[in-house]
Amino acid sequence: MAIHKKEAFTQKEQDLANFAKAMAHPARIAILKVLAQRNECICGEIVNLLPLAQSTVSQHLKELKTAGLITGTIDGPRSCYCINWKAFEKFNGEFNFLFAKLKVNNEKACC
Amino acid sequence: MAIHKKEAFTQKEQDLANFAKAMAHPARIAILKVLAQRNECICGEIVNLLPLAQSTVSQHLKELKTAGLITGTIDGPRSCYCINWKAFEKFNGEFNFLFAKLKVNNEKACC
DNA sequence: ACATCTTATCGTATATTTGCGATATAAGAT
DNA sequence: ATCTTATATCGCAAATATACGATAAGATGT
Repeated sequence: MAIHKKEAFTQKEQDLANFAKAMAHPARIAILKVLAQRNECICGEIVNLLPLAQSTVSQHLKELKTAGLITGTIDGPRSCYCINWKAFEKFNGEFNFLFAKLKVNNEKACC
Repeated sequence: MAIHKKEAFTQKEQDLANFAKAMAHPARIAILKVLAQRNECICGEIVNLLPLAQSTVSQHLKELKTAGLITGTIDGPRSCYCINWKAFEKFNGEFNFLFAKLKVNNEKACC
C-alpha cells in the first residue's frame, strides 16, 4: 500500500526534501557542526565527540555523503570527511528563495 | 534496543534537526511552497493540488503545525493555514550561521 | 606472516514515517 | 432535525530510520 509517493513531486521538491532529510537528525547536525568548525578533515575523531557507537556514526556519515552534504576520501587506514560547501550554497539559495517569498508576503499574512 | 538518542544532543541541534525533519518530505515542501505563493490562508485547496489523499495531506499539515512551521486557525467549517515566517526567520538565521562558517573555511578545505 | 588500528558493512531489533480508507467531528445549509 | 461539506483522527499495513554488536576489509607496523 502506502509506500512513498515521492515520485509524484517535482525534482526540486525532492531535492530540497532530501537535503532537509539529511539534516533531520541531531547527530548529523552535530557532525556537520564539527566539520564546519575544524575545516581540516576529520575522521573517526567524530566518534569520540558523539555519544554513539562507531558503527552508528559511520552510518550517519554515509547518509550525509550519499546526500552529497559531505565528501569523504580514504587517507591510509583512516577516512577523511569534509563538508561539500557547494551543495550547501545551492540549497541555501533555494531555502532563501522560499524565505524571500515569505518576507514579501509577511504583511498580508492572515493567521 | 536502539531507540533514539536525541536527548544526548544539545537543544539547538535538536531544534535544527526538527526543523529540517519537518521539511524532509516533498509533500511538505510543496505545501510550504503553496502557502508561500498565495499568502492568503489556504485550506483544503491544498488537497486538490497534491497527489495525496485528504487524510494524508491533513497529517502532513499537522506535522508542519506541530513543528511550528505553519499556523492553523479554524474558519467556520474549514481550516486556514499560514506559514509561521517567524520560525523560518529563526532557522534561516541558524542555517546561515552554519553556512557562513563554511564559506570562511572554504579555501582550506582538504577533500 | 601476524597483530593492530581504523573504518565500513552486515544482521537484527525496535521505533518512526508514510499512506490510505473509514469514521468522527463540526459548521453551514435546507 | 437532517443533509452536506470540510477537516481531523483512528486503525492498519508497509516502508524507513535508528542504533548496536559482530564482523569484514584495508592499511600500517613488527
